[in-house]
Amino acid sequence: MPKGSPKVAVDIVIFTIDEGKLKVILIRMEKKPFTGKWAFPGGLVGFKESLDEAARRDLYEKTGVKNVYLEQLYTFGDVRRDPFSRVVSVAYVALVNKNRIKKLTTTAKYTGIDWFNMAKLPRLAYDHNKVAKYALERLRLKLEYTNIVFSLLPRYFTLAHLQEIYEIILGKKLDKRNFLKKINSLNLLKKTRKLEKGAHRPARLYEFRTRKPRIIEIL
Amino acid sequence: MPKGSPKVAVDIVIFTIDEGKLKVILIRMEKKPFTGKWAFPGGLVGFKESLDEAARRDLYEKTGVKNVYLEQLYTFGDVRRDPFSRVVSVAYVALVNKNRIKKLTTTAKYTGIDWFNMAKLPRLAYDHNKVAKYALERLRLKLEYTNIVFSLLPRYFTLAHLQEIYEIILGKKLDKRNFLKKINSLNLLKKTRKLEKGAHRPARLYEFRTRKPRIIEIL
DNA sequence: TCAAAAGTGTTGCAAATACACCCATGT
DNA sequence: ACATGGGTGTATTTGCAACACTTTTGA
Repeated sequence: MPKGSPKVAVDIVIFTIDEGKLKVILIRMEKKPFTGKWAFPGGLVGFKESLDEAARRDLYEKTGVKNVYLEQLYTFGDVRRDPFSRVVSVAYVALVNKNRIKKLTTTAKYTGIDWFNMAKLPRLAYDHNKVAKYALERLRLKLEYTNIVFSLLPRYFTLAHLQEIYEIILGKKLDKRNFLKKINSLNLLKKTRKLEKGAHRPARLYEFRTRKPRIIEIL
Repeated sequence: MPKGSPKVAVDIVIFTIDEGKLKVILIRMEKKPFTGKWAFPGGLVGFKESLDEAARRDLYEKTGVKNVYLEQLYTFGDVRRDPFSRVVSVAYVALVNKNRIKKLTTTAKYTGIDWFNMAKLPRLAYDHNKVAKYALERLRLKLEYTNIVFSLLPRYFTLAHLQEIYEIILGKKLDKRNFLKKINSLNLLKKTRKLEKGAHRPARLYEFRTRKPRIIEIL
């Protein structure tokens, strides 16, 4: 029977694309029994803030960015997930463009904060490896039927760049022509007149028609 | 900044099919300002029970059934969703076969409990109309790519009955032949030798190969 | 002129849809 | 015999996957 109430926290899986990898932010824990272990950033939810607000606040504190794509993932509530106190954690997924983040900062309770390659995560504190798994699954699914990928891109980008992000996240190669066909059929992009100069033939730059999250109509 | 912690509750949207309608259980609230208003059943999460356990416990208290399909839906955490105290609510969806439920019981705090037609819900307490919307969306989606419909059916059933449930939930008519083709291709059902006697040509009874939830392979 | 990435269409296959008649039974 | 729901197959369309060569530029 209920007695006392669990605490409520948020944890955020902050994805970005960097150096051709899908990366996430982790913080290093100080307190036992997770000393030295890494975990997703997060913290307790304040009495006067909604879950979304708590997540945005924490995201801002750690990365200094606002106006980020943020979505609730799942709520983890096993009794022993935190060995010290009963904490129910509402996990969020955020997508940010790496360029927008100047510096990662953390609070005194933690001894480090850094980007990690999602494909090679260490063993994390709490149940955060499970959180990671859910988050990646969700990201992959949503990539297919929403336009959220815009959050990971600068304003102007080439088709190759866009495709590369899909390939990194989905973990497989895509066919250039089929990819273009799909993207075109969704009507998300606007051709610009700009070109990206490089060592070789210049690539046309595109931008999103709109940079608000939306579900892509399936018909 | 955080001060104090929100309480944690679960709310359960308990779906069933009855009289050709999709129905849910609602309870009538006594305390102000929701006196007389209906809401989904639920309650605070105990210190020593997981979220899933809390949901199952409440489901059992209200309906007397165990071993029910139950799935976490979404966590609602707006500051003012409960005007009296700060409560974060983890919503669940449950699917039950109406026949398994003998009697609905509620605690002293509430003045009623009953089944309501999902298509004609009254204005509910809290943010429960939003919960209802999410739940229906989820149910419709999951129906398409899982076998969870078994939870709503008795052990033996006819194809017409199965199709009817899909039609009720999806809110549209399906083609009998195409429906059969789809169901067959998923290989979920076993023909039995039983027949359902009725006023006319007897219908063959089917059963599920397995009554455990599973994702239907898309390929 | 060569190297490197950009850009561009067609074909085949599989899955989804549309569609209508005969069958078995109880009355 | 007839009324009622049960049971069954084909043709078309549509979306997805496979596949290779030409173009443009900088060095």
